[in-house]
Amino acid sequence: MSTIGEKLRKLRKEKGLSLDELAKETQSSKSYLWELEKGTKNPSAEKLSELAKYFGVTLDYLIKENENKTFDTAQRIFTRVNNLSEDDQKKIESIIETLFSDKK
Amino acid sequence: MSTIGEKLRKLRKEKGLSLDELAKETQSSKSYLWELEKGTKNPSAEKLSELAKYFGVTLDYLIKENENKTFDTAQRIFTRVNNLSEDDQKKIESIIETLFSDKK
DNA sequence: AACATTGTATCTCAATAGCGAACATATATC
DNA sequence: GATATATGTTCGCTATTGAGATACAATGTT
Repeated sequence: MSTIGEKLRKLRKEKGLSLDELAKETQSSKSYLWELEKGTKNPSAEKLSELAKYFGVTLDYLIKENENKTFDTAQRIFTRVNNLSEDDQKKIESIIETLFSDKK
Repeated sequence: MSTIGEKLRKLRKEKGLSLDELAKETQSSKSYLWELEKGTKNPSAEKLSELAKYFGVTLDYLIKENENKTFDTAQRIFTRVNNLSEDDQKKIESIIETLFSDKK
């Protein structure tokens, strides 16, 4: 049970960043980031996307208010794969099938 | 090469809905949905999330303005990987990093 | 104790998100 | 083919986003 703000704060703390530092990294302002963490603002998909990208998490993970799923390996892979070309994605898919065809 | 707006329109058409109907389903107004499809507005994460949820797609899929990748591959990979052991997942992750470390 | 860094809080302000309602066009029904 | 009716398009309005400035409280550093 964690909000967007709580997740953002957690992610920021994990990286050991101050609000100022994160602001510079994500083209946001410190005051705005603080308000996001406090939960008093309703971010645009674009702004939230910049943060998600910077932290290496999915937008869907950030936006889900209820489940406090830890960001696991599968999700990191998803984010990573999702940034690759369709061709590269298909390569990965076939590698996975080759390697783990027995586990299904 | 499709924008958020193009994706939204495609999804709506696939469901055979009018702007009015979709507006009711997703707590938006039809004029606003129209503007989203036209690409002249910058939706909040919340509004876009309602649409993604209704259409059964991920927010990340909608927000990526990139190439014409269907996203299906990444989704399939995620589902597949998610069913593997943590150890296997980590193996895949490191394979991906090794293969595609040059790609951003 | 003085200083630097960070977090908390509030205010101003331009830009625009999101809505309602009017207007336009397509499609159906007679 | 005239006229309803559903659907699409445009526009003005208000509330809110998000940046920037500023102030002050904690907290640490020297």
